Order: sequence, then C-alpha cells, then structure tokens
Amino acid sequence: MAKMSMPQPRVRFAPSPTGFLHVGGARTALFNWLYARNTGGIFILRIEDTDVARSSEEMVRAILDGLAWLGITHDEGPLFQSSFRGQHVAKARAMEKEGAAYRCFCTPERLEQRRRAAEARGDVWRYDRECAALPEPEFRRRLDAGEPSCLRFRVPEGRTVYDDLVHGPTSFNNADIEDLVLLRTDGSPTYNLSCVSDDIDMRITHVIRGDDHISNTPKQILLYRALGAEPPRFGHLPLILGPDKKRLSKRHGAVSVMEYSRAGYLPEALFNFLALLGWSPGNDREILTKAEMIEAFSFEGVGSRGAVFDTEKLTWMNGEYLKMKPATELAALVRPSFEEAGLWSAGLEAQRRDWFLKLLELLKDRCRLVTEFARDARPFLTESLDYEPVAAARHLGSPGAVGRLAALRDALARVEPFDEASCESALRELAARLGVKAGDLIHPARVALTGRMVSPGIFAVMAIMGREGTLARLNRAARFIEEGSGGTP
RNA sequence: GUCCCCAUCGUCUAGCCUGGCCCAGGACACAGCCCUUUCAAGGCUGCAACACGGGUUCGAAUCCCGUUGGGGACGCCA
Repeated sequence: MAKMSMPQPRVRFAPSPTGFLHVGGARTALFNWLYARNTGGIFILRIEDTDVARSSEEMVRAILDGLAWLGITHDEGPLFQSSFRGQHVAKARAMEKEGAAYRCFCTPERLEQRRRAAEARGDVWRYDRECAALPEPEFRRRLDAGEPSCLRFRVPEGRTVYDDLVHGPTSFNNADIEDLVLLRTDGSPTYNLSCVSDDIDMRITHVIRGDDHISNTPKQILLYRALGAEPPRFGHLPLILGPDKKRLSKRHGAVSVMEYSRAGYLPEALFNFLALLGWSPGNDREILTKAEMIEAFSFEGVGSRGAVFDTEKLTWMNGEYLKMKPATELAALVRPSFEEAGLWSAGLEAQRRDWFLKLLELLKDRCRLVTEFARDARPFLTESLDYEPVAAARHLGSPGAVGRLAALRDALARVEPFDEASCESALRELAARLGVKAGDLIHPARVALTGRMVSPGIFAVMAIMGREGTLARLNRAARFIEEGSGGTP
C-alpha cells in the first residue's frame, strides 16, 4: 500500500489530558489511525501534558482506555510532551539567537490595558511590537536590571500559504498574525512551540487534527521555517456539531467515549459511525469493517463541512452490529448490565449457558443497545414479574380472561414435546374449540408470561420458559386477576 | 469586530475536481402498506434538498464573482 518512493508517513494524535476522551478527539485519532494503516505509516500517541494544573494522570488513563476500547492502537508512545521541555526551550533560544524571536518586557497587565483601550476605539487588538525593536542600550539595561520578560516570535512579512489535505489551498496574511509568545515569563514553552518542536523531533509527516487548529497552522509553519525544518502536510477535519450546529460539547449530552460504552454502545459501532462522520468511502456503503475502512480511506473522501452528531443513527448502527454478534459474545457483553439489574447468576455461565445463549438469540433482533437485553430478559429470569398496568388492564382485566388462561394452562400441561411448534398447535386448537380468536389467548398469555404487551413470539417465549416456567406464570397471573378484583391494580 | 473555514433532503452523505448520464442517488428519522400473535426485524412505497443573486456556457448542483447564513480562531490554555 505504501508508495515506495514516499517516506513512511508518521502521524500523531496529541490530546491534552485535561478531560476524558471525547468523541471529537476520538474521531481525530481515528482518522490519523486510518491514514496510518492505509499507508503503512506509523501512528504515534503523544500526551500534551504541559498544562500541569489542568492535566492529570487519571485523564491520561481515561484517554488510553478510550482509545483501547475503540481499538485504535498506537505504534509509538505514549510520549509525554512534558519530558521534551528541554528541546522546546533550546529551539526557542536558537530562534532568539538568530533574531527570529525577541524578548518582550510587556507585562500581562499592561497588555490587557492596551487591549481594552484598542477595543474601546473599535480596533482589533494585536500585540503592537513595542519590544520588537528596543534600542540596544535600553534592552541591556532592562535585562541587566532583571526585569522579567517573555520571548516572542517575530512574525515575518508576507503571506503564509499551505495546501490543506481536506480544504485545499489556504492562505493567511502574516500581518493578521500576532507575534506569539514562545516562552512565558517563567520560561515555560507555549503550545505552538512545543507542538512544532515535538512534531519536528518525531519526524511527523502529516498533521491531522480538528478544524479548530486552522488558525494555528500559519503560525506553526512560520516556526518550522524559522527552525529550518520542512513543514509537514496539514489536514484539518471538520468539527463534530451538536444538533444546534455548534461545536459538540458537554451541554449537548454524552461526549465522552466511555459514556457510550456504559450506555450500551459497541466500540465497533461507534468506530464505524465516527468514521462516516465527515468521511465517505464514495459509494453507498455504511456498515464497513475496519479492514474495509482502512482499505477505502483517503482524504479525497473527507468532507469539509461540520457534521451533526446524530445519536439516532448511531443507535441504529449499533443495532446492526448487535444483530451480527454471536450469542456467545453477547453473553459476555451483557453481563455488567445484568449484574446491575440483579439478573445475573453464576448458572448462566455454567449449567444454564445453552439456555441463556438461546434466550439472547431470541432477544437480539429487538435490541439496539447492549443495555436493553437486561430489560427484555427480566421476565425470563424471574417468575415474580410485575405486570405493566396498561398491559394488565387491557388483557388480564377482561371478563373471560381467567377462564381462558386456565384452559390454556390445562392444554399446555399436556403438550408433548414442549416446544415452539407443539405449543402453537395446542393454543390454536384450544382457540378453535373455545370459538375464540387465537389472539384472545395469545394476548393475555403474553402479559401473563412477560408482564408486558411486547415480547418475542409467544410460542418461542413458552418454549424457552419451559413447561414448568410457563405454567407457573400462568397460574400466577390467574391468582393476580382473582385477587385484583377490587379494581385495576 | 478581525482573520479563516463552510454551504445538496430534518440529520449523515453520493454527485462537484474532469459541466450534459441528476426534474439529484443512498442511509437514519418520519408516514403508509405487506408479513404477522405484540413489538422489533425484513420487504415495498412515500415525504423530503442543490441557501440566494449575478455571470461563464448550447447546457451548471457541478466553474467564477457577490450576498446571505452558519461555524471556528483570535490567551504568557492546549
């Protein structure tokens, strides 16, 4: 796949550990990964942990977990940006030495003051370069006096142009770019410096990141040049939007990848969905395996407009993936939510395993989330089920219900073998004998057996509950009707 | 405000580069029908879009300009 003449692509995902892995970050990682895998390149994970106050080890863990869950594997790293501080500072000093950067004595307070003044006049504020051309004697004096200073990059004149992998040719007038701070007054490197320094040292060939970084790109390109390095290719992915078309954020609901895991989404479904958010393989295929996505991936297919995150469609896709899952895998996936619902027992993995797998198979088509299995399985795992009020009122409350249920019980008691087909013919024969519609037996039976008006096919339900379970539930329903004569429960 | 990005059904998108095959295709959602013991699933059908205005051209969703609208960035955060 890799073009022989091209150097091996090296891409990176560089999250800052100030929060959990959110879907936006996950998608950025995913596109980097897809590109690397498609080209035979290297995918590097770099943790941008230089903001000590906001970063935490716990968040690093969370990001790693999120990526692992999605199956986005890195080839190098995780590398921690904080450990490269020496290189960052060294590059800054080199630029200072060559005049590409200069000391600035302006205090943040003073800057703030001037900014406000400019805004009051209706002007756009940009650092006015007061310190860019300080006379040598004054510069020396202030430096020797120990006056604090930061280091600023001297933005050259001209235009900065680059060819974005997704947006195409993009250009900026350098006059619109402020002389950015490289080293803070306390000597610590800032984002743009660290980022460029690391990307150079890690020999990154393609920087694939969110659209929100477009305005950093010309600054970074200028830094590459000042450092005598060849800039990489840049590709800016459109942002993921909320339903209000604004950048997806916490106020839109779940944004953390692991929240989706907890909510019952499959990693392969989220992966597939995220890949298709902003990228299309060009045909009408929507459900693709990772291998197919890797094979089909190209920046040609990456769109340039923001995409609204549609949970409905994600959920649909999750259902598609659920349908493809063999029951044996489902059993493991479903366990946490069963435990939480108090429905789990060791037997489900031992002597009742085959029965349990059959049950899952039966419920599969009706579930779109892993967590929905617990809801649907409840009637099968406990006999002391609650009847939904409307269901009971509609189908257990009618005058002949007790009698029909009793007759059904007696008929089912003699069925041999107690399987789906025999149960069905028994019920239909009974209906004919009683002169009622099959539905008049089926509907009360469904409520009696499951407590609800919605369930898998009733004969399959009977078969899987077994004769004993079925009769017990039928009896229980009859008692319920007799006792509940005081009115609707 | 300044700079940058973007603009096809409600949503994700195909088509746009290389104009005609597009009175615009697929998917989600929605509606209806079929199947049917319910609900799903499945099958079929329907609803629904080229933001607007100018050009260029025999011909524009596709190319150009403008307008409008939306978004992002404007930190000694990353």
